[in-house]
Parts: sequence; C-alpha cells; structure tokens
Amino acid sequence: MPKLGAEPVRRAALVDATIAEIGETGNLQVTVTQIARRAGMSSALAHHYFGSKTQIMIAAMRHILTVYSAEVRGALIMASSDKERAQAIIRSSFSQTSFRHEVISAWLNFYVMALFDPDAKRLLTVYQKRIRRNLTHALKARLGHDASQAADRIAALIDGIYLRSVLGQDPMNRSTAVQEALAQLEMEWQSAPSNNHQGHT
Amino acid sequence: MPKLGAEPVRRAALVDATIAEIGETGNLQVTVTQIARRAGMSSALAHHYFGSKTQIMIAAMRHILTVYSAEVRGALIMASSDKERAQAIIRSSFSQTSFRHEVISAWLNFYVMALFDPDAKRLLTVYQKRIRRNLTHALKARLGHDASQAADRIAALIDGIYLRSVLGQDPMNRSTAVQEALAQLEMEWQSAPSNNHQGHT
DNA sequence: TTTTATTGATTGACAAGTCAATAAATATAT
DNA sequence: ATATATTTATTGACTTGTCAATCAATAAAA
Repeated sequence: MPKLGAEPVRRAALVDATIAEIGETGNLQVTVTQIARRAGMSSALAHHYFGSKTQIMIAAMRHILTVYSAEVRGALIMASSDKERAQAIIRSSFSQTSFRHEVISAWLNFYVMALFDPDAKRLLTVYQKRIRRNLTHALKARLGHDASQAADRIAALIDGIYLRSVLGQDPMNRSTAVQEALAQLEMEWQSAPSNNHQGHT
Repeated sequence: MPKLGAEPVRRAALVDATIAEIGETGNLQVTVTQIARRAGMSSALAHHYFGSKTQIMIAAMRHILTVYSAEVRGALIMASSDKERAQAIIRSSFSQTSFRHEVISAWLNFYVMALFDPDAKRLLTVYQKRIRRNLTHALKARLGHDASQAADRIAALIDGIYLRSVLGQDPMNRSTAVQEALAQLEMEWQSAPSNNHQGHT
C-alpha cells in the first residue's frame, strides 16, 4: 500500500480536513482522530506527519493565509489606480474562498489560539501587518498623513464584519459584506480635504 | 462552617474567577477545577451551584453584559443630544471595565462558544441587537435612511478594534481605541447630505 | 535491506460530573 | 430549654470518558 511520495498528499488532506471539521463543529475542540478520519487515515499517521495537534492547526491556518494572500496579489495586479487597489484588497478579503463558513470559523478559532500560542500569534501578526501595509499604501496619496489611521479603520471593519457574518442573527451574505466595506472606503476616500488631491493615477 | 446564604456569594466568586482565569490562560479550556480553586472552593461545589461548566461560562458572560449595559444606560442619561448619545455608546463600549484584557478574552472566547452553543448564541444576539438599536436610534435624525447601515459599521468597527487590541502586535491602549471609534462616528456624521439636517436637538 | 508508509493498540494525563458522607445552622416538637 | 429533624453547605473520592501522543509491528517500494 505505501504509495511513495504520500507525504504532501497526506498533509494537504489533513489541512483540508481540519478546516472542514472546524467549520462543522464550530470549535477548536476538534480532535486529531476526527480530523484524521475525515482525511481518510489514522490519527497515528496525522501525528507522524505533523508531530502535534497544534502544528496541524497552524498548518491549516497558514494554508488559509496563503490562499488569501495569493488572491490579494492577483487582484492587485489587475488594479490600475490607488482606489482600485484599495477596492481590490477589500474584495479579496471577502472573496468566495475566504467567505465560507468553515474558513471564518477557522479564523475565529485561530484568534483564540493566538491568545495563548506564540506561534499562532506570530502568524496572525504577519497577516495583520500585511493587510495594513497594503491598505496604507493604497490610501497614502489620497489621504496623506491620515492614511494609516484610515487603513486601521478599514482593517478593523473587515474583521468586525466577519464576526457578524458568522455570529449575527441574520446570516449576512457576501455581497452585503463587500458593499459595507466598500462604503467605508468610499467614505474614507471622500473625507480627504479637497486641497489634498495628489492622486497620481 | 456552613454560613447560610452562601449561594449568591459563591456564584459571584465563581463568575469573577471564571473571567480572571480566561484572561490569564487565554482560552475556553479553563477547567472547572481551576475556576473553583481560584474562587476558593471545591469543583464539586461549583457544579452544585451551576450544574455544568457551560452554565458557569454563560453566567460569567451574562455578568459582563449586565455591567456593560448598565454603563451604557448611565452614559445615555447624561447625553443631551443625538451626537452625544452616539458618543456615549461608543465611550461605554471602551470603558475601563470593558477594556480589560481578561474581559476581552472572555468576549472572544464567548464568540467561539456562540458558534456551537445555542444558549451562548442567544445571549450574544441580545447584545448585538441592543447596541445596534441604540446606535441606530441616535443616528436616525441625522442620517435618516442610512442610519442603520452606519450603526452597523460602527458596531462592526468596535468589534474589530477590540480584536486588534487583544491580538495586535502593539498593545493598543484604551484612548487610541476610543479615538478611532469616535473618528468613525464623526465621519459618518459628516457624511449626511447637508440638506438632511433634521437634527432635533 | 533500508527506507517510507501505515495502523492498532496502548499509555498517561486530565477533565466533567456524580455521590455519599460530614458538618453546621435552623426549625420543630416536647 | 432540650432533643430531634430538616435544610444548606461542603468536600474527597470516584466514575466515566476522552484525547494527544507513543510504539511496536506490518507491508511494500526502492
């Protein structure tokens, strides 16, 4: 049975299974056995490849972040003005892939994990810094000195909207979420003093 | 030893201990034994008074919400205009009591809990509805039709800022948080079409 | 025959919840 | 007032279950 070169396949299967399982049960309490069963292998094998449960979780989160980053990068390539760049970041943040129940659940659980696991916290920091940097850069020409604060607000709003989309009484749909975040951008954009239009697009 | 009327004292001690313990360890994984020890009693007694760990958690969260609500109510009494009312809600949301590490940790963990526990979700919905209603009410006269969306954005922003304050690389301090949220309000306030000033204050 | 893949069985830790027993305060009966 | 019963408070010991992690054994590919 040992098909050679199984490692990357198994790892990927475990990562997918982890995300799916968190989405289904809603909490970090998912057991390695559950994950392994869903990925079609024994829990021993999962440990063999990842060493510990925490590492599995981190790998899952890293995967989510990787996909998300790729989407942002792709969207940024297509944008030709600062405003479009900002919109691209926002749209990517609510992409079909990111805006899935299980992915959002994973995020939320990952936040909790970051409260006590340094590795998780480090990974999260990388993400937070990146989105902040991207947004600030897109807003800089238009907003100047206020760009970083505006970026902060937009980033915070995105997180907040995500929270509401998993926890709100009325299940928020994707287009509403995007629209709300874009409305925020519009508002920030318009808030620039009119003598400050240094836009170079 | 049985001092009569111990029940309310014990319950309160357990609630406090729960919040403290979550703040210290960062996760929902806190054990009843830990909580009970911190509250100065056996785990058996904790079970005797609360029945289950979930009930302890919910009681802790209910307590946080009760205190928060009281603060909002108090602040609203002092406000004499719509804008002041909105500011009061925001300021209360970042009050010294709410903006403590352990309280925010409890919130975050409670969010996760709401993903799989119906009781927790119900309690959370109550809170979300209330803040949304309060904010919308304060913004109605100024923003009219757009009030509820603006309220949504402000509420989401508050949640997002909280997330960043526990998880951000640079520990955000309270005054920065308040300032960011108030800046958002200011922006929403200014975004009203100038022919729409029906303000009745 | 060495490396890679794989698992069933097991271990050790720990946690939620139960229970029977103890002790003190209070109520009731004599 | 004294004895007795009842309620409330409290815990240590125990049950039951679960889970992460380890290991020895098996099987096949190189």
